[in-house]
Amino acid sequence: MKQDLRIIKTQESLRQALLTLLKSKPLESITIAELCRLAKINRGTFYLHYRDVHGVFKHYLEVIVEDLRLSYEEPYYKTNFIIQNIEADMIKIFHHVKKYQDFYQIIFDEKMPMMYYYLLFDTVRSFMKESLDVKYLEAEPDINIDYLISYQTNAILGILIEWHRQGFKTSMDELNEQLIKIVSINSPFTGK
Amino acid sequence: MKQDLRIIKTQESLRQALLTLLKSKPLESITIAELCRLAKINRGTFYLHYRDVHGVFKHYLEVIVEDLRLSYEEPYYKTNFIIQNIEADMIKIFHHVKKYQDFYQIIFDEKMPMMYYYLLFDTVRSFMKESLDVKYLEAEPDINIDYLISYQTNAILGILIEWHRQGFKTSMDELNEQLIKIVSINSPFTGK
DNA sequence: ATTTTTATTAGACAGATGTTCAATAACTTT
DNA sequence: AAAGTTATTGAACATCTGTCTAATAAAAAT
Repeated sequence: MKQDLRIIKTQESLRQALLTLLKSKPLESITIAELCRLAKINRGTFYLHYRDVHGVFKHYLEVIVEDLRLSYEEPYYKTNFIIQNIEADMIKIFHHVKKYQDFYQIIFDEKMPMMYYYLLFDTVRSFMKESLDVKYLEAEPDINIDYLISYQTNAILGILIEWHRQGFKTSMDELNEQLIKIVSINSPFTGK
Repeated sequence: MKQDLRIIKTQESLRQALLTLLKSKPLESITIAELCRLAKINRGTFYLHYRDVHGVFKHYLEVIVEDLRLSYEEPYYKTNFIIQNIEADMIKIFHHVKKYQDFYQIIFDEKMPMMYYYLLFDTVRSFMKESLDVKYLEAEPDINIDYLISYQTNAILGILIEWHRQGFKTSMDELNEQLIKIVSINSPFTGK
């Protein structure tokens, strides 16, 4: 059986209406009623598809995060110097956030629910898991991989938080330079 | 002039009512109307003090975070091995989160706004700044301290996120052990 | 103790929320 | 093209939101 065209039409109308409204007002001030009026969708119909306005917005982030995942799966020349590999990986994340800057501006806002942050977190975390699994399992047998990966993942997101707080004004080249320096200080805690 | 007693009474009633309601239902489902009915406060009065239910809840986190700040300012014996110093610092954070586990369970929830996370982030970040400022400024002159500190701060919060996701079931001793191992792998990226 | 200041109140308002219902329109299947 | 299925609609409901009045009560200042 086919996917009902009415469902597709309804959801697309709502998404389009949200995009339009986002150009003139912040997400938090957009009501379900307003969205439905603009999309010419009955308000009762809205609840058959989404629970709240965030439900509609989340769809965009899923598309955006899927784009990040695809870019990450692009092969690149792996060197023997692992630090250069992670540079290539992280550059992709920075490039991605810059590309969708308008969305990440919203996502990192104080009023946004943690769910968006966690969606990004889980995506980056899966990259981290892929690239780090092997090395450490042998080096440190008693280490809990989950804590290690969450630690490393969130460290990278810490740079994105800082980037957001500075209004994304730091250039990507500068950002990469900083990342290389930060990770090359070995552990931030061993004190050199 | 004195602080008006009526204001104190109103705000305390609302906070007490919130605590009571939190025992039986999640924060997101608590309405302003319900809170005011229980606190025996006119709904119009509510808006003279807070914008929404989060405004009332935020007061608790501020008290809790203040407790963290105080515990951090307790002096401890500083060794020459910096890794042992950070162990002592981080142990305090873990202990603090465990102490207020019920609140942090809420704060890390998907539906909670980022503001609570940022409040914790800024607090831990100020600790990081104090303990790291000196060492790195000389070692790496071109490094942007803001990015470095946000990176390190969020790495620690990554452990808390993982702890939360596992329902805080990991013991504090185990958590500390893991932290020591993670930071002793030098940089996660240098590949050993 | 009296005056002055100000926080709280009740009531009302338009609009939003979340849910339910039977009727209808739009789509899929045969 | 007709029959069967299901998404959408409009209407109604109680409740919540945010804001605003004028009246009142409670506090601070004199």
